[in-house]
Amino acid sequence: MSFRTHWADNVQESLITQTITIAGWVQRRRDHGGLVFVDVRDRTGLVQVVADPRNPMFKVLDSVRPEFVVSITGTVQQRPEGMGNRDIASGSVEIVPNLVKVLSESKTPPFMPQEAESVDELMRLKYRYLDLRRTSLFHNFELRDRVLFSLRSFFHEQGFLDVETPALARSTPEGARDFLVPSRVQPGQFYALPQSPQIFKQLLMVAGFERYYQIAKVFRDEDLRADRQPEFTQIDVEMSFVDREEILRLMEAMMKQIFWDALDVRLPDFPRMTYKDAMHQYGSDKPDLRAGEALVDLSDLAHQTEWNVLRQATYTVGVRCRQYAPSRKQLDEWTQFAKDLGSRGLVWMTKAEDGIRCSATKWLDSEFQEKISATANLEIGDTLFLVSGDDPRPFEVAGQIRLEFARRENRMESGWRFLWVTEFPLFEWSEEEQRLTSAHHPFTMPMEEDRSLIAVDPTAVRSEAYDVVLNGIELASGSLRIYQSEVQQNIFSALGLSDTEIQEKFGFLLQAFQYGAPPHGGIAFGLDRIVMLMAGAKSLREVIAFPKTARGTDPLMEAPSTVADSQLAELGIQVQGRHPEK
RNA sequence: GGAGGCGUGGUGUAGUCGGCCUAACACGCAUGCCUGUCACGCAUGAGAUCACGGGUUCGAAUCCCGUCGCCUCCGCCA
Repeated sequence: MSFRTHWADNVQESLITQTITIAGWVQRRRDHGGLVFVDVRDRTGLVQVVADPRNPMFKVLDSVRPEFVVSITGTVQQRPEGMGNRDIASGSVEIVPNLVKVLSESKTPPFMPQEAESVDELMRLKYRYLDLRRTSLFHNFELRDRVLFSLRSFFHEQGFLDVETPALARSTPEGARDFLVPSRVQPGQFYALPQSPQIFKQLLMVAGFERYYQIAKVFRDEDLRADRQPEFTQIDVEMSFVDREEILRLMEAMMKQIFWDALDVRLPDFPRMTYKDAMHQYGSDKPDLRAGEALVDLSDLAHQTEWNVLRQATYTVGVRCRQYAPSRKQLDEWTQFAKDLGSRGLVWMTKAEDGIRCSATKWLDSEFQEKISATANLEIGDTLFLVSGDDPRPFEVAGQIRLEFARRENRMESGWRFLWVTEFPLFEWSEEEQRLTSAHHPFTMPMEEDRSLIAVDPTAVRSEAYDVVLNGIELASGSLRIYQSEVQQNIFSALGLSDTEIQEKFGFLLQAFQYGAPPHGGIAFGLDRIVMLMAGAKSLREVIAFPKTARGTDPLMEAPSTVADSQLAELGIQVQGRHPEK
């Protein structure tokens, strides 16, 4: 006799009078003395088993406790009139057992899986296997599986090859902090876990693989967030002999495919926006298009006023809050919100039946207020917030106010608002290091028409880099790569790298490029983030089976941990200032 | 590195402006009763060094200092 002939959710009226076997965990026991009900849960759902004292299995069934593992053979019967349960798929029937096997007993669990949602996250991670018994959490992993299946078939059909690249690689400068792995055979030397398979996939293009993809684990030793784990999964893609349009078109097709396959959602074409427009219209390089209309640039008007604060600021940006009449207290909160973000202040303006009210009446006459109102296209009942300053602060602050307003006032639209952001800057100035750094990475192709600026005005140079944004979250980032060595040289010298440094850090790649590098480009998607958004989850922990805490620990395995001195000795490593116990 | 929130039986919380706390409630657990429940019901019971360390006080879950842990955000994450 097998452990199981049917899944819980498949126990339906069509099986009435048949003898079947189900297996799973005891979710709940309801003991009525003369009648006992047991809900058995498997990964599909619940099914009710019922027995009365005349049933030879009554005593066994009555003895089970939550989370016992059972296999139950019995007859499917219709539930009595009015006794159905609409909340479960098998709710119109139940099983009368003729064999109840307790396969495994369970201690009283620290929490019941179905109540785990309200349990402290630390507890949930420590007993992750109990947490994962929740049907709702399991559904996230089913979704993840459907997405992966869809992805692989898409790539396979499009002629992409799944190629694995090393997890033990070389530490490269730039980018995130590396996780290091000491080498035993080469004492004092270290591998680095890859932040991305970037170099390898470019080498595969030089190798003539043409179309590569990989579902790759990558590692970044930076501080964590709800949407950031130290190790996560990328859908890594690289293609040769393609231009930007072709990459964008294919990758957009891929996203549409997985939404269709995994969620039955038909996505419309993704709108495009340049980085500059994104910053000026939404104050962010990842605009959330659900949060209402764009910011309004009132700089030209602001420069005409006598009021120095506005006149001298490079930019004055407005956030339009439609049909919003904030209280005095709320206005103070908004002012504080803007200040916390680094704005020197916040001007507000509301348009009412009897005219405009404004926090800066002292400095802005009513005629000017009318002008602003007209330019911002205010209607009666609207509120406008104005932020002034020098680029890019006012846009960023206004963008944050726009988002926070939509959140606080429940104005966030629903739906999947995808967006391509293009023409990212090639370089950015690092205040910390006091030098120019690559915004994406040093192999990113500058835009043809901006190449002459590389030496004279590097931060004005735009690149062939692009992001996919969904509902204000960055899902993917990619670029065309440089394949001509003279362009690469220009970039390196703009970054202030000496020939020695270049050879030391990127020599192997540059050498490869001397043997015939095809034009190529690619992109990498954050798979976990995609699944998180598709599942409607608030944290990556909901779509990763064994995630880390915000401090990078795993409470289940208790990783990281100390290791034996002999292990360290083998590696030639001495630990400084080790915590005595832990 | 910085800011905020949280830490009280197995779980979730109340108590936190010092004494009414011999720490309350719900769920869970145990025992008993109950033949149509599905968050079953009823009764009885067990179960807490109030995160840890130090201090103030006649008296600390409660006030002060420090430490640890979890969560969120900023920095950081090409």
